[in-house]
Parts: sequence; structure tokens; C-alpha cells
Amino acid sequence: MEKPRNVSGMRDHLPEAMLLRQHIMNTLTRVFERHGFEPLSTSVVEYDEVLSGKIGDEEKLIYRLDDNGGKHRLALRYDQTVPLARVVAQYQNQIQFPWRRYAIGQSFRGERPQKGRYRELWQADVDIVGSSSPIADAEVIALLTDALTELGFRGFTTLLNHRQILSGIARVSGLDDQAAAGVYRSIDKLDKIGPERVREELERNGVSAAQAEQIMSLVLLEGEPEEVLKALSDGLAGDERAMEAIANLREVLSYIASMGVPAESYTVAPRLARGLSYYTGTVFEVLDADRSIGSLLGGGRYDELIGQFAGRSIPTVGFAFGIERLHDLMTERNMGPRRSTTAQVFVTIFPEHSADALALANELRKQGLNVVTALDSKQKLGKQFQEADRKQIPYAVVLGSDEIAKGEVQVKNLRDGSQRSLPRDQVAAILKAELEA
RNA sequence: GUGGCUGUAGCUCAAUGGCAGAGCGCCUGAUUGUGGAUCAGGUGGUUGUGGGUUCGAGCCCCAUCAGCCACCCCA
Repeated sequence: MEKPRNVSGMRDHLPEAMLLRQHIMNTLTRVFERHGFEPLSTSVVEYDEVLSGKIGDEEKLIYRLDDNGGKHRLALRYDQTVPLARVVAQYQNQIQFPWRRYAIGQSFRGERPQKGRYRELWQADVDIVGSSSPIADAEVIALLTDALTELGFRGFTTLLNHRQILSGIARVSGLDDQAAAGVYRSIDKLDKIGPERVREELERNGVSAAQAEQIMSLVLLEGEPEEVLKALSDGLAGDERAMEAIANLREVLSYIASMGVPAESYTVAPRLARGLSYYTGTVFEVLDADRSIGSLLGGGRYDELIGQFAGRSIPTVGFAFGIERLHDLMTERNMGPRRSTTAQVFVTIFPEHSADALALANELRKQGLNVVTALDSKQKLGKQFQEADRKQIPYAVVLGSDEIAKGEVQVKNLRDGSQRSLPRDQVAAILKAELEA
């Protein structure tokens, strides 16, 4: 017999986990649509050349496959952003810009799996395509704040930065592009390994002590957003692109405030680098309150990626929620619904009245309740109750000779054990009202 | 992709190279239409998988698979 096992980094989700995931996705969808975003779905399979050259040096993590002997190399999508860029370019004349779209689905990355890092990962991706307005940047940040709050997260922090602030820091320190890339990688670890070890790593990689000092002084800036921006513009004075970036970020921040995003939920963090090479403007990332699991989401502005398919630049800003991480954290903390079944009512069956019980189930379903019936009428009533109880079904109903004669049903609340008789034609309405309360 | 830790009953975990165990769970019952609590009885294993060393392997060695941790990177 073949021993059953699943592929490393790919997870199965039994009903209790799946019900939580559906809750997460339904909540996110509701918030996205509240902000007027429209759904998009694309295939998980793309031509290899669509994905190649878009995400930087992480291409070794892309799963590639052959096309059943066909002549094209195929690949599983690595994220939802590159497929979005492909779709935008391919259907340009059917899309009205600016386009707000969301997509929820899985991507694949050939990483070494770990908690919060999987090879099949679901993401909820949200983008505003075709606008360079800082209001668009602010809008997606307001949206993510809204969504996390609605899911029940508190105390999270959105780190905000701008690619041209980072590269400005590299420029004023006199680093070339290649050295700069290494510097970004190092400072991205600040929260994890601390400033001293980052400084060591910089110097080990050929950055002079004076350069490291200058970089660290800018990158470690913290405090009120306006103070940080002021200090950055002092430190980066003379670098025109950095000055523009600071002005742009300042504008985004003012819109965020207007949109009601609480000031304590975000901060300007010049240390935030982010790996994907396609970002060109604002970048942001959300850290959970206790920071146990990496970032909950990440994103930013990428004004040139779509141009690689469209032949003209189409400015876009967006981000992706990591549903796996939301799921893991919510499971650990008992957030969200903790159900193991969708059933709301269990109808017991006596052998001599099975027809009545099945008819009752049908009546209740027609009125919108989720109903299961016992399957073995010869099973003792106690067993039938036990089945309902173990499934955590809220109500069990009993329909026997006495009840049939009186036009009633016995309704037992399995959570508190209480029991009462209700008129058969009113049961559904009463239970529905109680379940919604 | 690199380095490390772990893998024993459905679950959580014991077992000096010498008979593989406990708690929980699960099943049956405590008189006919009432679950959870209690009590009585019962059920539990190719020790992840495949090799090797040894008189003898859950324990040592090799390989492999999976999970976890640190890198790397990211959601």
C-alpha cells in the first residue's frame, strides 16, 4: 500500500482550517469591494518567458515545467503581480484606467519550507493600475489598514519608505549600484540582527567605516514621520531624486491622515528595503504586533513593470496579503471563527418516523438553514446527539410521535443543553434569528 | 539552495543497545426518546521509509521523506 504523504511545503487544510481560511478570504473580499476594487483571476500557469526577468535574482525559486512535450517552457506563477502586468498589457483596450483590481489565489515558490513560509502560498493581491497619483498610494494603505482591522488585528505597524530615498542614501554615500544592492540587503535585516551587526556586515562587504556611519545615521532614523522626513532631507540635500521622493512620501502621508488611517499604525522607516526589483517608488510592509512571523503583507509602487509587456509605462501601486501568515497567526491566537462544520441543525431520526424527519430537514433547508440528518435511524438517540455534539452543531431537533401529533418539534440547544418544544412551522424562523444574534 | 534539530499509538510524550509504555482519545455498557460529567470494561504500534552494524536496534551508522530552526529570501 502506498503510504499517503503530501509534498513538502504544500499544505492540506481540513474543514476547521478551511473555514477559517474562507473567513479570511471573505473578509478581505468584502473590504476590497467596499473600496470599489474588481476581481480578476488568471491561471497559475504562465509561459516561462512571461515570468523571466521580472522579479530580480529570485528566479531560481520559480517552478518550471514542460508542456507535455510541447515546445514551450511553462512556469507556475511566483506572485500575482507579474500576471497582472501581463493581463493589463494584453487587454489594454478592454480595461478602463485607473483600474482597481484584486486577485486571491495561490502562487508557488521553491523555497525551503518553514513556519510561515510555504511552497504553495495564497495571496490576496490588490493594485491600482494606471495612476501615478499619491492618492492611489494612500488609498491602498488605507485599504490594508481597513482589512487588517476588520480581520481583528491590532497593534500592527505599516513601515513606509521610498525606493529613491534608499538609493539616495547609497548615492550620497558614494556607492555604485552593485554595492548599493548589497547595502539594501544588509539594512533590511536591521530589525532582526540589530545595528551593530548590520554595520559589521556592511564593512565586511567593502563599505568604508565613514560610509557605514553615514548610511546608518540615515537608515536608523525613527520617530514622527515629519521629523524623519526632515532629517532625511537634511541628510540627502543635493540629491534631486531623493528630494522628490521625500516630497512624494510627504504627500502620501497627508492623504493617509485624511483617509482616517490612525497615526499609530504607520511609520516612516528608511531601513525598509524589500527585495523585488520591480519597485520604483513608495514601498511598504506591515509587521504584526509581536513580529513573530515576518511581514503580513508587502508592496509598493512599480511604474515600469507593466511597460515591459505594454510598451508604454503604466504606473501602478499595490501589495499582497500573505494569507498563509494571516491564517497561521489567527490560528495561534484563536482569532476568527472556530467552527468545524457548516451545519447549524441536526435532525434526529426514529425508524418509524424517518419520512417525517427527512421532510422536516427539507422544510428547514428551504428556509435557509444548514441542516444535516442522522443517517442510521436504528442508531440510539444518544448516539445521534453525540454525533451532532462532536461536530459542534448548535441545535438538534427531535420529531417523534408526540411531536408529530401536536405539530411541534423538540429543539435542543447543544451548547447549553436547554430544550423546548416549538411549533413546526415556526422553528426555522426562530432558529435563524437566534443563530444570527 | 546551505547548515542544524526532530520524527515512537488518533493526539501529547516516556522507554541505559536487552519483553514498546503512560495520559488523553476512541469503542462497549450503566433497562426501551437525549450528547458533554462520572463509573466499569475494552481497543490501541511494521518506532516516518529503505538499507547497514550487532547475539540483539526505537536507541548506533548511511540514505531518503517530512516538520521545525538559522541562513538566503520573502507573504
